[in-house]
Amino acid sequence: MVEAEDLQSLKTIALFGGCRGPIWLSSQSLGNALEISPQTASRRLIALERQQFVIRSMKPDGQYVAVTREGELALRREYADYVRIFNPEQKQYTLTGVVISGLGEGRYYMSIPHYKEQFGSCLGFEPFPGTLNIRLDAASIQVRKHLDHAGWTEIPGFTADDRTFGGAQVIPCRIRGYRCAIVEPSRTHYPEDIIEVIAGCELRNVLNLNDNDTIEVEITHD
Amino acid sequence: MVEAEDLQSLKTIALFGGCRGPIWLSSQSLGNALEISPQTASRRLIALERQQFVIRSMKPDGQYVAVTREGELALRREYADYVRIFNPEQKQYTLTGVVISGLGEGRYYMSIPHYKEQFGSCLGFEPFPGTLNIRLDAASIQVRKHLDHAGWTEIPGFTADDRTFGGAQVIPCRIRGYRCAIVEPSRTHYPEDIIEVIAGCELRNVLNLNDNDTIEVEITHD
DNA sequence: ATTACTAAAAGACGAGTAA
DNA sequence: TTTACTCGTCTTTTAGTAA
Repeated sequence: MVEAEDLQSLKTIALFGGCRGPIWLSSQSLGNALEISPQTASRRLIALERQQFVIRSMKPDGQYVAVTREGELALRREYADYVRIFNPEQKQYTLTGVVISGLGEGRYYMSIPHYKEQFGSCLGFEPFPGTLNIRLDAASIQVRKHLDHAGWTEIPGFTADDRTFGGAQVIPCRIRGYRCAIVEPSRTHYPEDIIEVIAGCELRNVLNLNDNDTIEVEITHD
Repeated sequence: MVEAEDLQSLKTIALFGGCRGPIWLSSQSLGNALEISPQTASRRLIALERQQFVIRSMKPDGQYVAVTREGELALRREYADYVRIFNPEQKQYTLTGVVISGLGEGRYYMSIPHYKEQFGSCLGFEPFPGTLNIRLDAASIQVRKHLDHAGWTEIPGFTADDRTFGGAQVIPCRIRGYRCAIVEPSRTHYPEDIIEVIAGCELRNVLNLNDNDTIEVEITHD
């Protein structure tokens, strides 16, 4: 849980454009925006940096501050809450893209028993050992951002055989009526135009899909 | 400015459904959700009530809490901030509705010099003394809620001739390319399916509009 | 102008308690 | 069980200061 004050500060930095790149921000300017003293603003910035929500580069005449990926995630979680408050309507998002070949990574991960169990228990089907990779079109990349992290289930990482396996997040979806789910690693950066879909069967076979076929992925968000 | 903790508490209550009606909420349950002690949760609730963000009715076995209009506005302001962060104004909203006859109130207000000046200075055109009233269709009522209060400009109220004139808020828009603006009173409750549009000319004449004509209002949010 | 420390003042926290 | 008070403790704030 992120502290309320930290979130407030982070949001203000984001409003100043901190998500798009480093911005000049003095303790005083932040203090003015938040109606707090520059001393407190300074401390808030230090706290945010300690939690890795922002990175700072100090200059003699001030500092440049940028919101990190971590910080943006925290803000998106908050945003998702507000979306849930004000848009209780079952919004159905549709992502469109073309089937592409993956690097076989998905197959590897889905063959690990621990992941298989975890995904199975939270999705209600035993995942086929392999993923369908889809390259989203430009509009769908935007839509996907709106998915935020509402409805995503977190699968924690684990250690086995002297190797650490990172966490992942998953959200249920449907392709041509088939129940499946979008999976992505939690921590590492992932290209925003690619999604990986798992299902209880081999979608390529069942739906007769080939590379470059256009398909729609429906997220009912329920 | 709403305190960060108060906003956090208010948001949690809203997530529990507090915007849709009174919900049962003990200090303990709120405390659990916020990871604070029941004592502090109790104090938070008292603070929210004092600021009129919630109303409470005490029962022997707990209390029923509902978010007030005031509280919902505070949350919508916050929501609007997040929208601004993550949807950098590419979004163009379109409201659809039919032209209706107003009660002549708009004409009255737009004839008052003070309003005329205020609107003129923040919109960039001298408003024609009269408003075009539009009844929104069901979908547009929802879209309109999404406008929240981002991009609205506040026109403060004033007193003249022993009469107080309330504040208003205004957001620029376009109808068939013509620059205009949606106006509504700030404080008083206003029907959610009606909007009043002002422009630099008489839209009814210029666009040859009659009652029950369907028109589109575009908000570019810029 | 900055940042960020120290130290005193202010305020928030939660245990205990009464109703 | 509740709510909400008091009270001791601890945290946070801001003024003052140094760099």
